[in-house]
Amino acid sequence: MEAASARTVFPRLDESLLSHLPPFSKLDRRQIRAILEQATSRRFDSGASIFDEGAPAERFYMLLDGYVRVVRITPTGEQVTALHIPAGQLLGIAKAIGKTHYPATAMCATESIVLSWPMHLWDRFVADYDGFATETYKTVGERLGEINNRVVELATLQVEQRVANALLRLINQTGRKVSGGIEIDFPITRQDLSELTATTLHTVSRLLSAWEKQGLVQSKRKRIKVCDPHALVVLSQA
Amino acid sequence: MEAASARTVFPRLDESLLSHLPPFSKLDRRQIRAILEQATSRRFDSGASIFDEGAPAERFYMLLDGYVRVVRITPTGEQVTALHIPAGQLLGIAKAIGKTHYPATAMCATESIVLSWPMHLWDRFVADYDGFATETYKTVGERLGEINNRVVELATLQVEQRVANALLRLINQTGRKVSGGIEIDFPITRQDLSELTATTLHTVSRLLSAWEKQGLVQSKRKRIKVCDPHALVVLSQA
DNA sequence: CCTAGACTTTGTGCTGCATCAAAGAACTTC
DNA sequence: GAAGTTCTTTGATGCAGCACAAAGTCTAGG
Repeated sequence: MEAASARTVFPRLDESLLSHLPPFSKLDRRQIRAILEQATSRRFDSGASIFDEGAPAERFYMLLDGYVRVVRITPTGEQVTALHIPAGQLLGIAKAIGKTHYPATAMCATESIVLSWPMHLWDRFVADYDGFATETYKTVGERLGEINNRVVELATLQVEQRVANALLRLINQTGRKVSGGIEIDFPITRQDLSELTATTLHTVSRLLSAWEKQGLVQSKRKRIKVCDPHALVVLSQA
Repeated sequence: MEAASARTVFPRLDESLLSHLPPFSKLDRRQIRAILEQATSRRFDSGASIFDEGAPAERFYMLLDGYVRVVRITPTGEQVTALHIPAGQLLGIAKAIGKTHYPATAMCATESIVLSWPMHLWDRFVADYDGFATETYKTVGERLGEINNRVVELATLQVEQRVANALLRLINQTGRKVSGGIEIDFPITRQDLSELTATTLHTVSRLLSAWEKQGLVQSKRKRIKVCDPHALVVLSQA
């Protein structure tokens, strides 16, 4: 399957890669230089997993480019998407929540570029780098909040509203303005959407077809463009 | 409503209250003494809220005795139970996840006793007390895992299985051995169970009635006793 | 002891969504 | 450009679980 290219340490990673990202934004060039020198850079193909649920958490990662889905697999083999991680965030930070093993699988939704560091550097990062701990805990808090919202959503909303919500969240996180609407900036199938909303791909397909007829969305294979976000908001709340 | 008795600082809180609890277990008597001297002790009636979703997070709490439900309220007024917190755990630790406001409401499922500290002491606790940070982050991790499991459960299991699972989790966390089974050690209504499993109280009532006929459980008003946990495990997986 | 309020049970119909099934469309590979 | 794979659409069917309704039962408080 050749999921990922070989690990390479680029001759010179530019400091600007990290300097504007929250966990590192308070650091000076020298510190960022030191962090980059300890990092390993790696590319993953779309569909490849960066780490797997249950595996020992040996490294932590920064997603430089791409888009990652955090999924859990049930005993019966179904996948449930817990979270989406956009570029610029840390992932695989098991250590931050007192875990020695990854609690879920990180799958690339697109081709992705990550930096990574061995987990034993975690404590040093926390101790040495101002703002690193604070910002990562903020990230943990946001993810907790997001998952929490998903529980509330699953518990109280109908399928149609959940799918509408999911689309809205996706265009907020990764929407790209294009002519006639906002497009989700990575390939996403009906199957993916159904795993995100706890329904079947059939139902998602029906909903999207109906919305397309009404002019709310447009979609080709793996591509969805939202033309009328406001109408979706209305749907998501009715 | 007179939700809670007046705040009181007990003349002498015993060190043994805290010394065996994970966040404090590495500390010596002198340190625990100092912590206790800064604490406020307070009793809450069953049904009272310790803090409310959206309120500024001014204090953090340790649940000494009782049982707390963490709930979120939807725009339409429904309640969804996100988490159950047993005695011996911290709660309201918004600061640990970079929040300035409580992300949910903490309701007492029974009469409860808590200690609390002003949030500005949080950073001092983290800095001064060995193991405090590590243990609280472990708690955060466990809660994240628990909520995550709820997402997976809601997404993949049928109502019957979810209710069976919820009962099993409850007797694991707070079961009390009684003659002929294990009883849930606090008053819980069908409504509560339905909020925990994202269904209606009617459905829960029917399920419990059916299970009672088969001898799996016994229940009176607000009391549920599980007689045959193994049968529930089977149900929860089928 | 009586009353009011909170909790629980049970019945009946209905509907939202899953499931089963099958074919069509788009992209990939050789 | 032919064959294979992956993704999408659409129809038909059935049932789990919700909504609505009404009555029964327990508890606390006067």
